[in-house]
Amino acid sequence: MNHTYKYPRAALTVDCVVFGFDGGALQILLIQRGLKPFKDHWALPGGFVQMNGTLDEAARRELEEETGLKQVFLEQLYTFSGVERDPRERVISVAYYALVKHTDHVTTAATDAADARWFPLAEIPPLAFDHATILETALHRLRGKLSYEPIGFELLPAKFTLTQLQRLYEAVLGTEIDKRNFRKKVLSYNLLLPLKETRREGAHRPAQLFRFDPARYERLKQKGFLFEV
Amino acid sequence: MNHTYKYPRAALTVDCVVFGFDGGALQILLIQRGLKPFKDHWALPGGFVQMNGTLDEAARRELEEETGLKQVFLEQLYTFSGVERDPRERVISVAYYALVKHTDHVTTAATDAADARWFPLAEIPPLAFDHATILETALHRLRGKLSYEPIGFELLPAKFTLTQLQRLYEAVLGTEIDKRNFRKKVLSYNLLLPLKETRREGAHRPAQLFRFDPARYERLKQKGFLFEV
DNA sequence: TTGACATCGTGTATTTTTTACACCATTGTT
DNA sequence: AACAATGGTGTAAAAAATACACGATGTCAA
Repeated sequence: MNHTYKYPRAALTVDCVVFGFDGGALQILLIQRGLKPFKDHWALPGGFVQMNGTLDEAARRELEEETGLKQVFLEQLYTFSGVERDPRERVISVAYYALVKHTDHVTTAATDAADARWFPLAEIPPLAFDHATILETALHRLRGKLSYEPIGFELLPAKFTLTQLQRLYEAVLGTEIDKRNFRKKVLSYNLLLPLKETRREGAHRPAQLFRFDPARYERLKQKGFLFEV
Repeated sequence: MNHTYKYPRAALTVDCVVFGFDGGALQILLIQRGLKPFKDHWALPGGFVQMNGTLDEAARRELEEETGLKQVFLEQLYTFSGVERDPRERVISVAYYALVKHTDHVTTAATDAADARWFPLAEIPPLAFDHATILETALHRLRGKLSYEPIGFELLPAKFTLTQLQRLYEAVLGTEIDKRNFRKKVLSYNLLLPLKETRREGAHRPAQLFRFDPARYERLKQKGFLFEV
């Protein structure tokens, strides 16, 4: 059952840069390719787009098929159209980036994602196609976005400590942040609700747990509020 | 000469949101459609993508064909993939936005752009397809970007006064800005070179002309400099 | 039980940045 | 010569960002 058009058409793919955070370093989820081209190379999860549904839906579908991840933060990044980016034929790729609570993936790894693996940012292997460029673009976007929208919480468990949050910012932005100033600032927005729980871990004082209040953020955003760190 | 594929493929278009500035209001360049669907409606310049070349090249080509504009600031915006966005068939559109020195267009209007017209932002007519959404997205991007990258100069003549620049910021951002604070700030970056010319116009003191120094900006950008207004 | 250890949690003084604000200067016109 | 219209400039007050150190609270081992 073939499909015929008057003019040639490029094939369309979606590719996803999936970010995770293990408490220390920013991580990227990669898939080892089983097929040519770039067989056995690591690559971003993604694949050819079916014609039904939007690209967002296609990206979510691919992500679930290849990594088992569902219900993640997902946002379109950029559309890559270099003529030689796929050796087979003309392929245009709409790239997305996703933010994942690191714990979410381990549990679902049993599904179909046997060949999926997290890589710390500093240890990314050579990637298939132009995926290194896509990753770089995504990283740039994440760094920019983290500074003025509260998306960092997407990378943390629902309950987290301020130190965890600070480590995340430090890992993504690649800077050191002063503890007292950081806490003063993020608490000043009143977007973090202190819980009645603490996180006990190791031989030291337990840390207060917080959760992010997305509803309150939406209300503030309407009024032109900016979350800046 | 038809083209046949194993799986169905969406058609690809590029659409351009072209911004201009007439000294008072932000303007958008629209094309009146000569063909169905949406015949006689106003629409963003754009069209179907040939398979040779990148999307950036396709956008530039369409822009020149439909409006006569060449060598403009052009940047990819977002890829729109709503299932019903084109009534004929499945069409995915990669949108771009362009910043144009308003004077550039008038001169070239004689080419092929008889049915192209500038509309002030406040007087945009109903648009074909989902072009209203695309325009809104572009506007949002322009507002964001103007505040932290010096792209406003793309909308002004090469030589401009500080008042012109301020009017531009006010028009795009929709705010009033204090004259002295604005000048202090933009001059503090040393990115505006005062010329030995003034702009004489009307019965009042002539204004100093400046030009933007893109080379210096590139150097500063390397060092992590941020242009904020 | 007590002391060592490791992280948690907090406040203030200084510097920098942002904001608010008003008048003289220069040109063309009458 | 006076007027009309926009150009160009500085300072004081408020707000935000930065730098910085130590007691608190838990676990664990001796």
